[in-house]
Amino acid sequence: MLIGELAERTGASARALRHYEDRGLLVPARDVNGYRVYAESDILRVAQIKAMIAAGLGTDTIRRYIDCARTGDQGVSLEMCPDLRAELDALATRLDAQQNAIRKTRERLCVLTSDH
Amino acid sequence: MLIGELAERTGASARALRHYEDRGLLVPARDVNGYRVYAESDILRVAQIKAMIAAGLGTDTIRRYIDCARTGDQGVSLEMCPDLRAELDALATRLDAQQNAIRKTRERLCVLTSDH
DNA sequence: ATAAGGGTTCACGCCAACGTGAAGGTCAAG
DNA sequence: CTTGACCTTCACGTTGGCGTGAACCCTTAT
Repeated sequence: MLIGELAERTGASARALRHYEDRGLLVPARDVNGYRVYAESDILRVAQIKAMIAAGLGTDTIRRYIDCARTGDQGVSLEMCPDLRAELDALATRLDAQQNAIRKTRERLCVLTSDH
Repeated sequence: MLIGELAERTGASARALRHYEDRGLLVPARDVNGYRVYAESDILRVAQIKAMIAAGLGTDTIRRYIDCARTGDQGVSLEMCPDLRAELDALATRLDAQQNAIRKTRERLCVLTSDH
C-alpha cells in the first residue's frame, strides 16, 4: 500500500506519515521507484501513534514504546521499559492535575454566572 | 510590590509576568521611574493564570475569562461567556480523551510486561 | 565614583508536530 | 506525447509560552 492509501485509511496526512518515519516511528519498505510501501499492520501502528500523540506523548517516548513492544514480542530484554512506565505515570499525573485545574476554573465561572 | 517580589511569591518568572501583561492578563500600575507596581490581589490572579495555563488554556481564552469575571463582579452583562463555557467544555472533553488514550497505552504496556 | 542588584524595552531563540509550497520523477490513460 | 494523479526530497512557516541575552536606567552601599 502506498502512502496516499495509508493516509486515507488512517486519517493521518501523508506529511504526518513521513514525519513519523523521520522520527523512526514507522519504517516502510521502498519500491524500485522509491515509493514508500506500507504493510497492513502499519494501519494499526499509525492508529496507536495517533492515540499516543493525542495523549500528549512525544515522538521520542513513542519510539521507545515501540522498541520496547517489539523486543517484548520476541521475548527479549525489557530493561528499557521502567523509565517508560515512569514517563507514562508522570503524564497521567499531569493530566489529572490539568483536569483539576479546569474543573476549578469552571466552578469559579459557574459561581459568577450563577449557573447550576 | 515590584516584579521581582511578585515573581518570587508566585513562582512565575519575571519574564512570564511581563508576558502575561503583553497578553493583557495582568495590568500593573507604574511607578514614577517606570517600574511595574503590583497589588496583593495580583498574587491570586497569577495563581489562577498559572493554573489555567497548566490546564491547557491559551492566553486569549484566559483574558476572556478574566474580562468575563470582572464584568461579573460589577453585575454587568455576561454575554461573552457562553462561548467561553463551550471552550472550557471542549478542553475538558479533550482531556478526557487524552486520559483514555494514555490508559489504553499503559494497558498495552502492562500486557507486554506481564505486569499486574 | 563605582560596583551591585534591582528595574526597563526590544528582539531573536526554542521546541514539537506537522502545514505548505517548490521542483521534479513515475506511471497509466487518452 | 502530453495530461493528470500519484509519488519523491528539501526546506521554510506556524503556534504558544516563555528563555535568554543585549543595551540601558535607578537606587543604595562602599
